[in-house]
Order: sequence, then structure tokens, then C-alpha cells
Amino acid sequence: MSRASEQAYAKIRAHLLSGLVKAGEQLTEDQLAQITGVSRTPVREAVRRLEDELLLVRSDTKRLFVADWSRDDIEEMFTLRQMLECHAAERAARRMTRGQVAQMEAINCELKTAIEQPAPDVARFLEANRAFHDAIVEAATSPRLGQMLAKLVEAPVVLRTARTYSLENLYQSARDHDELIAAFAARDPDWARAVMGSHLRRAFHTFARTVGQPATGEDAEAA
Amino acid sequence: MSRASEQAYAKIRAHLLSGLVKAGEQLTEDQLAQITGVSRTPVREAVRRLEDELLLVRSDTKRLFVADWSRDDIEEMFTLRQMLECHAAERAARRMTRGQVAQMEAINCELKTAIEQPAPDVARFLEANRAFHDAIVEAATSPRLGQMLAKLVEAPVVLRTARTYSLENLYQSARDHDELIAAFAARDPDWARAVMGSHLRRAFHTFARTVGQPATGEDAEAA
DNA sequence: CAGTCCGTTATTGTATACAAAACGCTTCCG
DNA sequence: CGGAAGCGTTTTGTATACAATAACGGACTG
Repeated sequence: MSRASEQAYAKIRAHLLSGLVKAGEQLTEDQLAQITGVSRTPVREAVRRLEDELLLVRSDTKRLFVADWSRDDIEEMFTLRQMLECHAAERAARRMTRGQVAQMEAINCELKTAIEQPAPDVARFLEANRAFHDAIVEAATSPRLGQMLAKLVEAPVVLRTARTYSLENLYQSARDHDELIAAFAARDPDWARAVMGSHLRRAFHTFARTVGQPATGEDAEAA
Repeated sequence: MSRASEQAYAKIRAHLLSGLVKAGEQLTEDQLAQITGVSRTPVREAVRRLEDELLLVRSDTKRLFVADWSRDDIEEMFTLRQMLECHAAERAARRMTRGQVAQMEAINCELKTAIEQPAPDVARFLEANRAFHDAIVEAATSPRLGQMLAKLVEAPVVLRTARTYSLENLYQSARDHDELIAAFAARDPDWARAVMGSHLRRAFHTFARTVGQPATGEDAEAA
């Protein structure tokens, strides 16, 4: 994306997760143009993307609102993500080269060091985690699948960024990744699918628990 | 969508399937603005939608081209569609009301009459077929799923519109639909999923056959 | 003659002004 | 007092002019 519209996208997104805006609140393009410092044209471009990612929604008469997700919405997204990403893991297991496996090991190594610092570096962990999942999608070589997953993965992250991650959950993720790598190295699609399934499903439940009893947040898990 | 951008979308889309443009050919926004009769602003909006639907693609330097799909691309889309729509059928089977089942019977009835006219009315058949699948997605009550499927379903239709449909395939579709309705009435998710799976998978193979031996087209099947 | 640098042209990106549509408020009528 | 119609305000949609960037081609140099 071009500079202004990309910047608008990033700023609006940051604004949405800053917690300064409430779910359901109306926004106007002018407002967003002022916040982002660019004109309405690139703002509209950015808004379109955010609509697509379901962070913003439009009323039937084209007015713009901050999306508010129900618990069902979130469960739905996790379910879809699980379905698609299991498929991706399966495809990836059939196609992954040795070089790609090695790279995934490197990524997961980085992820572990992010955890093991004196204090776990959550941002760095999330970055590595993202890279790991992206690598799987890439190995699956299915552009449509990647496009769909990108949308699903982005969204829940928004809600969870504010939460803290328990150390144990971070370690569990790293172990899941290790097992995924083993499945890829063994070129076993069924194994890869199964590991990915439990990885994500558990993530959903720990996530749902913190949403059910919000604000205390201590045991959300990164997927 | 608003009037001008909607019109632009429809006209560009029609232009793409008219066969006047070759896959891989470059297009410019100005060109499209002239064709559609509106300014570049709504054209850009329409182009973004078409990019999202993968009918248009951009080079790494933002130049616009007509997408050309490989056979693998098409297979990928069918696979994804099957995965998602099987899931939709399963969900629908759990949630569908008697009223909705009755409505699906009505739709499939309409579909059959479209076939049985002196000459089968393919356009009318496709319309009913689309309504049938839409009804399933609606009964599944999963907005994200619906959104994703909409994209996948639209695209292959483009390629197949030019083809003719064999009578037998039309009847087979109607029978599949009957069985789906039976599965819904019985509230049997597994049954619904299985029928949908074979319905779509068969559609893929008949479709792939005509693509493999193009131009003769006589046995593409509607899903 | 090949390759690269630079100026020209083509194309996309952004800003702004204006048009159309929707909202909300007031007023007017029953 | 309720409700609907009208009008000013707000918000979104479109057109157009201009800016930035990428492709193209031609001249210059080794």
C-alpha cells in the first residue's frame, strides 16, 4: 500500500486498540482524517481494509461504527481459523522443503529466547509467533487460503493485545510449535493437522475463559 | 454500495467476462473510468473489490492486470469452497427451522421447473441454485463464513458462464439438493456435510474435465 | 555493441471542492 | 399529545486537479 493510506491504516488501527473508542461508537471519515493527518481519500482506503477485517462496520446507511464482537462472533472466528489453518498445516506438511523446516526451527528458537529473557518479551514473542504461522501458510502455497487466514488472525489479536500472557502458556505454544516442526520434518499431514487443531482449540478455550471473566486477564494464550 | 461505484463494479466485471480482455493484460484506471462512464474515484473502489475477488491483480509496483488462473488455482478454490461449505451445511443442519426447510424445498422446486421447461433455462437454474446455497449459508448464521464463501463462489462462475450445462448434470444437482433438504429435515449434520462434500467434489471434477478439454464444453456441472 | 544514466511519458496516489444522501430537529397539522 | 413533513446540518460519495512514482526510450560511454 502507498504511504498515506498505509499510515492511515496503521494509525486508525492503533487508535481502535488503544481503548479510547468504545465498541459501537460512530466514527466519521473527517474525524479519522484529522487523527491520521491525511485526507479523506486514503482514509477511505484504510477504512475499507478495516471493514474487511471486521474491526469497523457500516450501518445500512453507510455510517461507520466501531465493531463490537459477541462471544459467539469470537468463537466463530476461532472455529474458522482452526478449519483453515489445519488445512494449511496439512498442505504445508506435504510441500515443505528441508530448508523451510530449518527456517521454522530458527523462528521457534527466536520465539523461545523471547520467552526466556529475564522478563518475557511478549511483543517479540508475538512477532515470532506470527512469523511461525505465516511460514506455514507460505509453505502451504495457497494464496486464497493465506488471504483468508490473514483476516481471521489479525482480528482476535486486537482484543488480546491488552491481556497478559502466562509464562506457562507461552511455553506450551513453543512446545506445540516443536511438535508441528516434527510433523513437517516427518512429512506427515495428519500429524500436522492434529497438532494444529489442538494448538488452536486450546488457544480458544483459554482465550474464552479470560473473556468470560474479563479484566483479570492472566492466562490468555498465544496461538 | 453507492450508485456509481456499484455500476463501475458491474461494468468492469462484465467487461472481464466478455472475453474482450485477455488474461494478463494490463488495465489502467483511466481506461476503466472511460468504459464505465464514471470518474476514477469509484473505479478505484470497484477495482479494489475485484482485486479482492481475484479477478484483477496488481504487480509489485501497483500496476493493474487481468488475473489469469492456473488449473491449480481453480482446484484450490474448489477445495476451499468445499471445506467452508461443508462446514456451513453442518452448521445449517443444527440450526435450520422447519420454515427454512420449507423454503429450501420451494427453491429447489423452482430449480426443477427451470430445468424441465421445453428448453432448460440455465440462467434461471443458476439463479435458483445460488438462492439454494445462499439459504444454507444464511441458516448457518456465520457472517464471516458467508463473506468468505461469497468470494469463492463468485469467481469460478466467471469462467463457467460461457459453458453449457448438460441436462443430466442439472438433474443431478437437483437430486443432491433434495438429499441435502432431507438431511436438514432430519437435523443430521454429518449427513448434510457428506452430501455437500460429494456434491461439490463432483462439481469440481466435471468442471476440471471441461477445462482440461476446453471449448467443447457440454458437461460442466452447477454446484 | 552492450550497458547505464537520465529525461520523458504513462500510471497510480492524494488533496480538495462539490454533490448527494441521511440524520435530527423543529414545526405544523390531525 | 402524537406523528409526519420540511429544513438545516452532518456525513458519505464523486469529480477533478495535482503530486509522486514507475515504465519507457534514447543518448552517451566504456
